[in-house]
Amino acid sequence: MKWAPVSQTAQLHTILQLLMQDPPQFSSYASIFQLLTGHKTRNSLKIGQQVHAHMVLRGLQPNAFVGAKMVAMYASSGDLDSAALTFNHITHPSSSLLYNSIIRAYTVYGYFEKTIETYFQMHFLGLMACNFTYPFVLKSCADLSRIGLGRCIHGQSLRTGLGFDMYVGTSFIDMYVKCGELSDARMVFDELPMRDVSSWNALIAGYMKDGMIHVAEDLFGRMSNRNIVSWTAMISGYTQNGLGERALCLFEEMLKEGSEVKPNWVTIMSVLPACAHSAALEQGRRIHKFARGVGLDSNPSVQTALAAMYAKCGSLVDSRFCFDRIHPNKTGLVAWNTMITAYSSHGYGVEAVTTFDDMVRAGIQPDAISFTGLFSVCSHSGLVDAGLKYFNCMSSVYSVEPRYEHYACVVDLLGRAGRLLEAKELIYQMPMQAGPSIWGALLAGCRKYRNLEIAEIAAGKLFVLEPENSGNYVLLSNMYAEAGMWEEVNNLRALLKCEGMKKNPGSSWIEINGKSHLFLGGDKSHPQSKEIHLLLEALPEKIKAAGYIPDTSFALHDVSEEEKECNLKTHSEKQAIAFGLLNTSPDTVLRVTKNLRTCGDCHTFIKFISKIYRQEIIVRDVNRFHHFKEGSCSCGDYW
DNA sequence: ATAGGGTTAG
Repeated sequence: MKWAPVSQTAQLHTILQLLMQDPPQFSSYASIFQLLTGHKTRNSLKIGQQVHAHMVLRGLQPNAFVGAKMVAMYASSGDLDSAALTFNHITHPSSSLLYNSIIRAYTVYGYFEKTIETYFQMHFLGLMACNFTYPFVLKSCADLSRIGLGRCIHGQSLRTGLGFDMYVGTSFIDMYVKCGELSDARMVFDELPMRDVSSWNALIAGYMKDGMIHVAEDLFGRMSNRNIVSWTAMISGYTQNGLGERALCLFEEMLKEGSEVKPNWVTIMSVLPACAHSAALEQGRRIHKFARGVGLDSNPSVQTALAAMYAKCGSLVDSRFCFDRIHPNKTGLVAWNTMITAYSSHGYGVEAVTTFDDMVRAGIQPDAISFTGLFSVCSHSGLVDAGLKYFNCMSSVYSVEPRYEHYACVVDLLGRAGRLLEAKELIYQMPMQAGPSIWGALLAGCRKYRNLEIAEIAAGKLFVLEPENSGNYVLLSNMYAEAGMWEEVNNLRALLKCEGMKKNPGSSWIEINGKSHLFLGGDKSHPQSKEIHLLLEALPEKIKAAGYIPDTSFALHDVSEEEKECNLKTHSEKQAIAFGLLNTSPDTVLRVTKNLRTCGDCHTFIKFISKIYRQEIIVRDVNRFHHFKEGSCSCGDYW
């Protein structure tokens, strides 16, 4: 238990004695509630309740002033219900102070509708809002996206002059930013007579949110006083805009700046996704170490973010370790979802399902994201019946209505299992329009099971929905070729030659000794390119002896078999792995990231490599992890 | 009092 500072405890005793006096003084009660409001001791609520009871015993009805202090006391001690009850019992609530304290309480607890409702009530009674009212009302407007009401209040506050108050003005900046009205935010900022760090911070966050990095950087550069929020806003702005490298750089720079700014848990959470996106495990570990050093690793949110980071960097073991360190009572929905998603993206179906069940047993209600992770892993690890079982009862048992993404996963699940008719039926039955992801999943299933009839339906939809995506034409064309339908192949080839077709170039990167190396498909610009390609020339022959057969069906059927094999050899993930083999010892785990889905040939190829070189290889493709070890892959060839 | 916030498939 934490002890209050001596002076405060002394004050408390003095006032408690005053309370015994006759006649009773309202101001004494008010003072004691005020003192308790500042106290963060565990028994402040108990003392408050006793003082309250003391008033009741003496037949004292709190007036608006004492009521305001009582409301604040209850709210700060975690008892919003008593705060609201107290407020509602005040017979003549004609005091802005009283309204301010309940408005503050509702906002702090996230009851934004109640805040606004109470503000209207206050307005109706003719009570004036003041500089302590607006920040909470505006935060509520921001959170509920009630921009119309916000503008109305803005106009009002400008007439009374309160709109030029620094706190109120900053709240308006924040509100406009959160509602996506950046130019209005800028206008408020420019017209504020006094600004403080928060005003700048709010505007920086706004520019970052709109992707206007340079403006944010310019503001940040021009600030005379930066606090930890300013740095954190920049760092999280970078990660949100996919600039992980810059986020990490700025984080390091901030640490060099000295002890002026102290990173807190929000800072750690803002920088961690930067490691996840670039698959920079070592950097992630460094930040984890740092967090441990400053005692931030016991924060449940940080632990959750760490678990997510490790999962995205490919280390499930570390991910689970961080998850297990979260206090059971503090393991919330997001933490469980993170762990389910972690197993899901690594293809660990049974573990994901177990985690889902553990979550339910722990009394946490799953949400839409829990089910997305669950269905995704069921589909990728072949747990068809389990997936369907959960899908069929998600609404009735867990009261989560299936969303578009759930249908997408289940269509994929059925498609991968070869249950193409059911998949097609589900698409026709679903209550919303199917888009490219759903028809694409069906088409992929058709290709795997060579169902040309349904493939033509799916492809037909895709040609309309995303005519510029060359992948769909290639897929159907390869299916026609396999069936020997050359006329159809030629028709599609003609379409493919059209302008505006998107060809997403493949790229992979590998991190070795903390340095990341990038490879593009067919590219030969890397300094070690010669050795890499020599190795890639030799490898197929070497592993063919072990049973490898190049699968050229992943190339377009318009070149000779030899040429196809040659194209396959230079796929970017093969280059990255060759580079890894050349520069590491066999006990190093090779960690490769790829921007697209890994092709079937590369997948087989890597399995053989992992066996012959006895080296563990972890490949993260655009949305999935493959753990290659001893000639097999964690995905069980089902991805 | 105002600013910074972790989890989503293909």
